[in-house]
Amino acid sequence: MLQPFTTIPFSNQSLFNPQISINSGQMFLWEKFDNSWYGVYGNHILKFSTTTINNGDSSNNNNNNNNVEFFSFPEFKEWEKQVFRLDDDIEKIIAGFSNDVVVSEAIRRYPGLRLMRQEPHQCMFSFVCASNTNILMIRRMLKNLSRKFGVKVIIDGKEFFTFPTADSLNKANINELLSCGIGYRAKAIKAVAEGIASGKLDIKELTHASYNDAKEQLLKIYGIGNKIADCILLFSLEKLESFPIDVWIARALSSYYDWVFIENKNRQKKEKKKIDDKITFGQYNILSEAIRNYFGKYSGYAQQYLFYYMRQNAAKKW
DNA sequence: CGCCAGGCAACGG
DNA sequence: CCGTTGCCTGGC
Repeated sequence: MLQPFTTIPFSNQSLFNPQISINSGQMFLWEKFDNSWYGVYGNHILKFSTTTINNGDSSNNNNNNNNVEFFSFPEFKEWEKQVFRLDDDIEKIIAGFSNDVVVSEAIRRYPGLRLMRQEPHQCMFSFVCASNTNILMIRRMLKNLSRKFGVKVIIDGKEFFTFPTADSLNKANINELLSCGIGYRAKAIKAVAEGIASGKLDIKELTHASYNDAKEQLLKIYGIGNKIADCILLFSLEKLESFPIDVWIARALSSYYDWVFIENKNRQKKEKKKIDDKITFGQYNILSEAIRNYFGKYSGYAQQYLFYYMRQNAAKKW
């Protein structure tokens, strides 16, 4: 049985709201049952539950304190610090965005949203599945892969699967991969698995490397382009300055940060690109550098708030 | 049926 | 450099 390792009061919700953080869209293998969330982190199953503690005064329903308890299997002590990046100085980071009205509004609307750290190999495989599809499909692909190549774990009577190891995916045959509904992404899964096996994708090296150096290595892998590389860098390789630009963020830039299109070179963006125009590799690099210069070393946090803001505004359901 | 969804690689100007 | 095209898959 899972034992709680940590219980924290939910009163500092404005700086840390686990549920809204999970809901940010990057956490593909998290599910909610009743008041508990369960998530796959490599070979660990993580869980947190919100509980209401009644102070005894039953006449006053408002006189309750909410707590959140964290569990894990196998034991992963204080995983919440690792996964929710609780060691980041969130107040300082937020303060750094105080001059930006859009991000400030997102922070005001969605207090407690945290950038989440993902298990690096899982993160790589997850995002190479993310090309030209939607979140529901990504979830399905990853669940299928886990069901086929992971290890079954029963927790609270519910069935979970650990995330496949790089080795198991490296050894998988192509038809097994295709049976998971990943389509042409199978080739990219293979390329990442081989990269890990060969040492070309070494987590320690990539984590230690600079943003530019690590990105250069990632871009060599078939199936990893600008956007996917930036996601991997931000969510699992400690590159907080990474600012992944997907179609949602591109819309945000087009709507609120128009100047990034102009700032550069002799880019006569008079007729600013239509909102849904795809961004070329070169344009991505230019936009990326301009916006990272603007938001600074915690650009990834700004991206996270912007992404959530755009998706909420669009009332996307995932 | 066609179109779309959190990109990418391959190829021709 | 840029723009275009095809791509697995499932939902609408």
